[in-house]
Amino acid sequence: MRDRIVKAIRMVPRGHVSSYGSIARAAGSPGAARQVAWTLHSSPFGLPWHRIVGAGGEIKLRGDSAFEQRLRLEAEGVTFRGRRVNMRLHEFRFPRPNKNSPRKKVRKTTRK
DNA sequence: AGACTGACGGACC
DNA sequence: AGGTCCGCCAGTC
Repeated sequence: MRDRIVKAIRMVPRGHVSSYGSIARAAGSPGAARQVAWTLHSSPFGLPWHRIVGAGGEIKLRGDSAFEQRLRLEAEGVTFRGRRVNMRLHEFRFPRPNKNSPRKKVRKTTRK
């Protein structure tokens, strides 16, 4: 599965970013956002790890790494809005394996 | 096997 | 904007 995640990540074009959740779905495992992060962290495969941010473009990294990621992204032309990325301009949408692309999740949990 | 943990996400408060 | 909770998945202890 790491393979699919990696593949998904590699399709994020330069200057764009994506979220863990999106990657997870693109990899075929919706809900495995954590796994994506984990995999990313354990695969220094020369992956564009800096292009992966949290939901809403938030950088969920810790201190130092977060800073580096931000620099890298800015170097690719990604702009920031405070501590998060301008998703409106840089979010990369993966082609849905299915039907149209209504919206991401179909709001479910009517509350836990 | 069970519990904890992590670069998460989304809903609530 | 910030904090809490529950749900997810895989790796470690």
